[in-house]
Amino acid sequence: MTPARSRRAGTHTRTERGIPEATVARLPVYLRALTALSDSGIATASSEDLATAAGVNSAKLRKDLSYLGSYGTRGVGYDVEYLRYQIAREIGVTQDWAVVIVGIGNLGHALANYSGFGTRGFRVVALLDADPQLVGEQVGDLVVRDFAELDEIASAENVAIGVITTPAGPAQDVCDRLVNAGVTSILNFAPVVLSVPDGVDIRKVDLSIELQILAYHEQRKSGEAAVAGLPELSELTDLPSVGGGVGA
Amino acid sequence: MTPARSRRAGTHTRTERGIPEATVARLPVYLRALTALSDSGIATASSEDLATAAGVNSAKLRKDLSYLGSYGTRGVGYDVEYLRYQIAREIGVTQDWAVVIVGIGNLGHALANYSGFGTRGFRVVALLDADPQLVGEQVGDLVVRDFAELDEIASAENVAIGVITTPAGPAQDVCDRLVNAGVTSILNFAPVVLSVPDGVDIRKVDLSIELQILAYHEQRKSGEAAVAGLPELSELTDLPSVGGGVGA
DNA sequence: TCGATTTTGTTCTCACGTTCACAAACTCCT
DNA sequence: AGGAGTTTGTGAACGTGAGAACAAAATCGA
Repeated sequence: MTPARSRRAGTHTRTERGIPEATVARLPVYLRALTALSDSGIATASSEDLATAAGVNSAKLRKDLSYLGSYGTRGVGYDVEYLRYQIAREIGVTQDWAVVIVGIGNLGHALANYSGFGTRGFRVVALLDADPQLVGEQVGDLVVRDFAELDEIASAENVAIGVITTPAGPAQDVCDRLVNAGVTSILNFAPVVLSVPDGVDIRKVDLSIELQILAYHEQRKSGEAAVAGLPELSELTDLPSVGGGVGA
Repeated sequence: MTPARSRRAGTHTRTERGIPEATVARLPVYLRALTALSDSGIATASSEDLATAAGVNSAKLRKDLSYLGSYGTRGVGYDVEYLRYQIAREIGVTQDWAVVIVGIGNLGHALANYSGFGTRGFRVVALLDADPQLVGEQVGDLVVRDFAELDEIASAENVAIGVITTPAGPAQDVCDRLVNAGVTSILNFAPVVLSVPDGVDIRKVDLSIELQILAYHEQRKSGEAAVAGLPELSELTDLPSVGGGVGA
């Protein structure tokens, strides 16, 4: 009896195709944990084992997995290989996704050399930059190509995912052109808020924001002593002189 | 953190010094938006303007700001400079935070050269690596130093924040040593779940996970046609043969 | 076969986060 | 001065997520 098929017999609105976003964000973590267990030669794991490996609590893990189906065995646990495949399939990494990276500066170089891509369902098909000085440079086993070639590359390789590693300035323009070329998922490393049409997913990775969040908590750990004695507002303490107009 | 705190006060508990985590994560975005407005010479902005610039809706922005205090003027809006300072102070970026980067590979190089550090309250005081071949290399205006020097650097420079850009393997060990050296906030780029003692904050940036989240949504956009016809489970369709033991 | 044991899948409850909607507070114009 | 127009700050409703707890389902031993 393959448990993978019949999902229709739910008791209460199984929400056939609706996995909570918070759960989706954790599935890759579970996938990684399962891969690690598999590499260690472990064939079966309980929700407790998995949860520990993934850094969550077991109740949450079980609930997350229950959205995918009933892949465990009560009294036993989860078969590592089987569950790994199911999660990989649900996420979509059993197929290969073509990825382009735009902006081959320091970060673009680093990502281009990142080995984690190929091994997990993603294939970098092009490195693009608008700077003629960079075009032609060999990075890893790819050559940097001109950003103007985006359209042909995108349609030839069926590129769905684009990574933006340009500075903030050109990011929105790059984004627009990616969308125009048919890219419908964007991972943005540039420190700007990009706007995209409906149907395009965007995720943001921002070093500066992460550090500031840490700083906030760090400041509170440093005790309120320092915080209490920081009144050096200079001219800013004055009430705002309302005057200037507001741009759109 | 401290699990037993008196949370059972009033109906809604003002929580004098407790800004919701979701709000904290957005404050840096507002800060950036305000800086952009300021650079454009705009002196006053409404919640609507700010919300647009930050990519959120205005009600959320107003509620977020209300946790900091009452810094706006009804009928007018917010004074850009004034609010910018208040948010910067609340986050803690009016002071300088010393940062060490551990693991000077591709990504470490990229971060070391990232200009966004200095401009926003963070100062990279050391680049560390355990590889003797890297030690001594000049990166930006710093020289890579031996990871063994961590303790003296940390105490000399009062380092509170560490960035881990090593491979997955050594990451936990590096993390332990950072904590041991007095670092209480860690930004982890290595693809592993790090465990830290109470009182240490950790945030994770994971390219692979972000891509997988995008892939999940991409797969669903591609229509269920492709999904319906993917039954190539090979040997995995067999019921799991329960047998192997489970490691801790 | 039957009971003891293990572990999943799910229900229930509470906390957190988002959005709506509106009174309060301010400016501007007559 | 007073009314019209703006925009903030916040109370209330709603939705999502987390965790505790437990019934259901499986294995194992006698």
